[in-house]
Amino acid sequence: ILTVTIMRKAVKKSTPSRPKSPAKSNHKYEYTELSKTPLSSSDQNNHFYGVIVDATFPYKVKQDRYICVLKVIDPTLNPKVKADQFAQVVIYAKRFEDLPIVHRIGDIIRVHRAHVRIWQSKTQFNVYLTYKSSWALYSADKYTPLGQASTDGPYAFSGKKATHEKQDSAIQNALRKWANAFFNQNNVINDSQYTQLSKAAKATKDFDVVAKILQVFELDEYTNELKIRDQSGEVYYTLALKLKFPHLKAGSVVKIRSATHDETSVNKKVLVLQHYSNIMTFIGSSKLAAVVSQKVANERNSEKATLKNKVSMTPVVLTEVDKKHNGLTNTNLSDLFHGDSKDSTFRTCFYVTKVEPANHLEAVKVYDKKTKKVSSAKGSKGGDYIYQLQFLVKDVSTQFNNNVYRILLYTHEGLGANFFPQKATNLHSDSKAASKVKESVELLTRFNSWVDAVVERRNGYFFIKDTKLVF
DNA sequence: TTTTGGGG
Repeated sequence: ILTVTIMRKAVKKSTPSRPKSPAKSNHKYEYTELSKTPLSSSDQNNHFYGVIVDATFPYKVKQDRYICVLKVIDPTLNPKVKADQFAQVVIYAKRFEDLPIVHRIGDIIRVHRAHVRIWQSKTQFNVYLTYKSSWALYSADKYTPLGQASTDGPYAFSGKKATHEKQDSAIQNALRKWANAFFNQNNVINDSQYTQLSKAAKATKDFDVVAKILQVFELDEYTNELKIRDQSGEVYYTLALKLKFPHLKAGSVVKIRSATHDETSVNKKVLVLQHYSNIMTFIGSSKLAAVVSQKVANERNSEKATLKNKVSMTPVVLTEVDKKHNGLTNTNLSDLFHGDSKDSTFRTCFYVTKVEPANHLEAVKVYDKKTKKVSSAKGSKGGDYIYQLQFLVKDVSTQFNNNVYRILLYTHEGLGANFFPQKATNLHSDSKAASKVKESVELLTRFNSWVDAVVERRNGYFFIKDTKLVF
């Protein structure tokens, strides 16, 4: 490592003193448009900017060799100029962490000192990070894929630092503008480039998918299970490691690069991903993402089928949170109860081990707004009916400790008033309503039943809000 | 003064 650092320093130090030709521009880097890259094999010093339309996850090909393969376009080389046009970028590195992780389609990559050639009748850039090449990723959106406000600089880059000349700002602004207009006016990813989920089971090799994430379920400490659906209407599930794909949220539209149908899964349809598979969101201006997002609604047939069985063999999320909380990431119970966050609103997912009070007829109480007193509805003659229940809950972050965690459904101030399908009423006198509440409580405490909820912290307690049961 | 993979 020390040797590499010294060598890098030596290279950088020598650069400014290199004599410049007065005939050339005073930029250090001359960026070439993708369609104008000189293709003489001797040209091994190409600098370019491109808008990313596809990327593998960085992956290992052999001992000491990792690669990442991208497809890029620009105003001179794109599917609108000519069908199926892009340049391929193959980046080679000795270490996984030297390669770019592309979470989003539409973002911008800058590459210095790439080798270029034609491969399968397309321009191919070879980027050797072990030699002199470098890359930098720039956001084409207001926020980076991980939700931070975008700045002038790159949000990721190879090496110790990324250069920034005056011209970089101008090039990036122009390309950002072009990318947003292009994604807004074109699908960019054509129908022929991905497979409808309804045809996934019949595919003979790996395929790509464009779909909406309906649900992100935390399977364990490391793994999320995504529930996805596309315009064909088919629902699939797939495992996505949290560490690889920290940017995924319910409601997002994604492109999955390289998936296969799982022949071994019988309870539900599952996609299998490989180490090189990637799950990418789209920049906000994307027309394709907007259309898919709007056209694909939630669907719960597989959950309904699971709940009809005596025992749920797979986890079923029983609830839906208001879509205004789509951007709210999950906080596990351990962080919720033991963490030091100063926030007041959280999203959390848990299973219910017990509901208190145990007598479901006492789930609804009478609330006196003036005195703020709560009393049993038994024998009462009207008044304000409210739910007042405590859920004893657990999740994967807390299942091995002995603590009991309580999440409250107290609707006296309106929070959680729509949680149960049954409106709060006197359960002692309304047997129909009582049996509906009993049914809901049984569903909540059933094995493999989960609650995805938004909770608000008040005086150290967590109250459910903006969440409703959908079964 | 580097690479041999790329839909893996």
